[in-house]
Amino acid sequence: MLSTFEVLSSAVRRDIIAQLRRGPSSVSDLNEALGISQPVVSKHLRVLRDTGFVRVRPEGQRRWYELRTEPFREVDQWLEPYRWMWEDRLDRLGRHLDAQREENQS
Amino acid sequence: MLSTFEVLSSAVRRDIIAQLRRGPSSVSDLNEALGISQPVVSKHLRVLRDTGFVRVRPEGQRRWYELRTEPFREVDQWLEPYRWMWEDRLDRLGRHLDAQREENQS
DNA sequence: ACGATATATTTCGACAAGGGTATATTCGTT
DNA sequence: AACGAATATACCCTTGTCGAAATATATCGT
Repeated sequence: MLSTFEVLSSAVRRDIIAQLRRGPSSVSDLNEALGISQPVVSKHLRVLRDTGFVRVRPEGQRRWYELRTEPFREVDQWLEPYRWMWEDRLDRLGRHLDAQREENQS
Repeated sequence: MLSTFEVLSSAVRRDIIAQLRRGPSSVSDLNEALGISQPVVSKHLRVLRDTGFVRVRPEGQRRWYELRTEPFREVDQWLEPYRWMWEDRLDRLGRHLDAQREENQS
């Protein structure tokens, strides 16, 4: 099972994700919109599904894939302790210093 | 040259980055703090340097590595068009719908 | 200049990811 | 039941990454 960042390390998968931002798509939709062969699309969607990036809703012979939010939240949370470095908000800096203190105590 | 997400896909590199969050470190610092062999540390730092995650400041025989902000901003910007999905702020949703309209026009 | 310490690079082998092609499965239609 | 469309999986091959070990480079102290 790949980690969240491993999933995002593939440009093809990021393209699929970006396309799904426009709304749910079937495999053939993605195949045509992105010019990626059907088996490759299916394989990547399998990875995206296993890692929680998408969920699938079968409707007849079509399978509609749509984005889920958890992995994005995860990236956002990972980013959190680094934000003080470039966001010049005083409260961020303050919270960072507090967190620093906590870490150094343990 | 690896892309930003490819760099972050390595758990070892994320560990190095997290350690550098505490402040600048030398190779041997990272070697001891993380239990990673010296050549491996150097090699990952090379990658992190080539991709803008860190910069190096030589001081005698030591080389101090410290974080740079650009790649983090990049991740933050990549995340931006997905934020409306889980952040329930009305302005985010509004801006998202505006952006949607723009995209569909082109 | 020499030895020691700190860091960088090279080489190698193991391993896994990615895509192409072929094939299997599933479901609707007739 | 048979066929066709949509999707999933299996297999193969190529390629790139990772870490280990060995070696090279740089800088300081003497």
